[in-house]
Amino acid sequence: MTKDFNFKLTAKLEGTLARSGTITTPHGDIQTPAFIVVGTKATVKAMTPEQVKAVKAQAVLANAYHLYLQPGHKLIEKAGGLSKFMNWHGPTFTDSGGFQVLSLGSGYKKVIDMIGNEAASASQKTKTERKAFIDDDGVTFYSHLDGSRHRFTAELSMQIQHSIGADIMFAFDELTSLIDPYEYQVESLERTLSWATRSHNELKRLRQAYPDRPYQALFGVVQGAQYQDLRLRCAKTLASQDFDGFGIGGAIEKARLGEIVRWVNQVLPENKPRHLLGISEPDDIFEAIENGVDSFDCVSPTRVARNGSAYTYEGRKNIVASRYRQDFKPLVEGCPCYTCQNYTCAYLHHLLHAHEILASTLMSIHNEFFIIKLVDDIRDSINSGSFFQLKQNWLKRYYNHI
RNA sequence: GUGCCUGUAGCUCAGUUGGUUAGAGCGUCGGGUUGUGGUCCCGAAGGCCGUGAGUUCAAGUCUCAUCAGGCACC
Repeated sequence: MTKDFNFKLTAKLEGTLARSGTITTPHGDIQTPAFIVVGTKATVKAMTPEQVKAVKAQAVLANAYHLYLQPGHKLIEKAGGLSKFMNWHGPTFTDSGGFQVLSLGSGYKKVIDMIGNEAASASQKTKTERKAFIDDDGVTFYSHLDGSRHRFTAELSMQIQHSIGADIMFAFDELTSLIDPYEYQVESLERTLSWATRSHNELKRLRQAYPDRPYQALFGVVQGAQYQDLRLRCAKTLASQDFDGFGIGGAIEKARLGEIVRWVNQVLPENKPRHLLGISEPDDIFEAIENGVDSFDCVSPTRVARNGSAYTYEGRKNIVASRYRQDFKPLVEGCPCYTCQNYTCAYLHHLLHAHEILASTLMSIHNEFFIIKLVDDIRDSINSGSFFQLKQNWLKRYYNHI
C-alpha cells in the first residue's frame, strides 16, 4: 500500500504557532488552515455536493456512529465508499463516534455550554434516560432511531471507519464535559489513551487485511479537558506513537481555548496536521490558528442557518426577526456567495417564516461560504504576514460592529 | 316560527361537583444554537371568558334575557 498521505508546511508565522500548509490525501489536497464542512450522515444538510463545492469547501466530515446505525457501514462499503456513495469527490473525514459517548451518555438532553454551566434540560429525567454507558473496554448505547442496543469499542469504530472509507479517520475517544471532576477526567483520559492505541493496532490489522485500499490516515485525539498536566500527558503519549495527525477534542472553556490549544501544539510534532474538533466561532478560529491548529469542523454554520441565523461581518443576525421583513438587501452586501448574489433578506425572511426548505439551503450556502472564506483569508494572511492586522480589524468589526 | 348545539388569546380548542393571578398547541415578538438525535431550545406579549341582568361569601362554570353562528323540523 502506498502512503499517499502527507502534510507539508508552507509558511510559519513568527512568534506564534500559526502555520499554513497542504494536507495531501488520496482524494486531493487540503490547503490549511482549512474549515472542514460537516456532513454527519453522508450529506451536508440541505446542500448538494455541487453547492458544497461552490462555497469552496475542501473536505467533508461524516460520522461513524450515525452511518453505522443508518444505512450501515457495510452498505457504504458495498456502494464503493463514502466519497462515491455521496457523490463528493474531494477529501473526507469520519469522526469516531466518541462524541456520542457524551451526547447520548452523561450529556444526554443536557445543555452544557463552553463555560461549563449545565443549563436546564428539556427533560428532567436526564439521569435515568441516558442512552449510553461507558466502561474501560467500550460503550454500550441505545440507538436514538429505534432504541436497539449496541456496543462500540475502539476496534469496531475503526472497522466502521475503515469500511466507510474516509481519507482521514479519528481514533475512538471519550469526550468528557467541563463539569466532570478531575478524578473522572484522569480516569477518562486513561481510556482515551488506551483506545487510541487499540484504534491504531486495529487499523494496522485492517491495512494488512485489505492491502489494495487507498491509504486511510488516522488521527489520535487529545483529551484532558482544562487540565494542563492531562493535556500534556495525552499529547506527549500520542506524539510518541505513529499517528498521521492529531485531533484536539473535548469541551473547552471559550476563554481558555487559545491557552489549552497552545499547551497541546507545543508538544505535538510540527510536521503533522492538527484538527480542532467542533469549533467555528470566528474568535475561536483566530485563537486556535494562532496557536497552531490546521483544520476545524463544526455543525454551527448549517445548524444556525436552518434556524434562521446568518453570519455577517457585523456578527450573527437572526433573519427571522421582523426587522428583515422589508429588507431588500442581501445578507452581506458584496458577498460573492450564490445566496447573496441572488436573494434578499426579505425573501429569506419569507422562506424562513413559511418554513420552506429552500430557506435551509440558501442560509446554509451563505454561512458555510462565510466561515470557509474567513479561514481562507486567515491562511492568506499567514502567507503574507498580515495575520495580526486581519485579526484585529476583523474581530473589532464582528464583535463591536465598528 | 319552533327546538337543539356552539360562542374563552390572532387561530384551533381545554377548563373538574361553582373556589387562588383563566390554560395549551399553533401563530406573533425577542434571544439562543461550537466533533448535528433535520421543523430544535429558552423567554415574552396577547383574554372585561359574545353582551346585560340575576343567584351566591364566590360565576368561564348555575338561572333569565339578548345578540351572533350552526344544525334539525315546520
